[in-house]
Amino acid sequence: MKNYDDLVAIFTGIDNPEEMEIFFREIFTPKELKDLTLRWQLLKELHEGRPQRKIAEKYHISLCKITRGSKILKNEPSITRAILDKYYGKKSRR
Amino acid sequence: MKNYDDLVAIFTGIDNPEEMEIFFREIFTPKELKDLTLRWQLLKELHEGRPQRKIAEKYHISLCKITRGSKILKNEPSITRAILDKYYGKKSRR
DNA sequence: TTAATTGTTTCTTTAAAGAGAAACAAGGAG
DNA sequence: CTCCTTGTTTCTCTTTAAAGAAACAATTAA
Repeated sequence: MKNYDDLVAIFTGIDNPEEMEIFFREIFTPKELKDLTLRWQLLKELHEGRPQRKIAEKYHISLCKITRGSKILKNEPSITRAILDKYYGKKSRR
Repeated sequence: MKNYDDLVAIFTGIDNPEEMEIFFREIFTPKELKDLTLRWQLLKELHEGRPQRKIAEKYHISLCKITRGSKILKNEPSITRAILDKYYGKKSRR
């Protein structure tokens, strides 16, 4: 789809963090940004090997939401896992 | 916030469209991707000067959703408007 | 200045997302 | 093997978001 491809290209083309940050606040709703940052936090903790139930009670969210995240990391290949490895250190798979 | 800044940095750091596309599908829900592409379409049409009511009936969405979009383009400075100008041609302001 | 068009905001109703609880599955430790 | 921890899925119920309609404001053209 054209719009989707355009968006991907636009995000790819922005190489300045300040610009990206403004674009984030313009193009995403406050709720989406909140969801997205929480999701990233979950992915980080899953990546570190923390049990899903611990994460669920820590953030008061339901387990089913976390299972979704864990599937991302099990994708083969998972770009997200590669990024987590790169930014926060490689972790052993489980 | 650290997670948010990290995310901005990560999106900024990806310079390959294929990688970005995979990351999109991993990190966003299907609904968010659908919402995002529709939002981009609306912004494009607003940018072209199409009346909000025309857009609303075309996509069967409510006007309040569009007004939000129009505010983005009225921001000063608006990164989104700059991007639309760059990608789809500069339009006169209204 | 008046009428028509367009933009913005608010309200109510409908639809969808998420929490909470619980059941079931899978793996590991004793 | 049995128990315990953890992961996954399903269900119901509550909360939240979006549509639809309508009112009001702003702008433009005659």
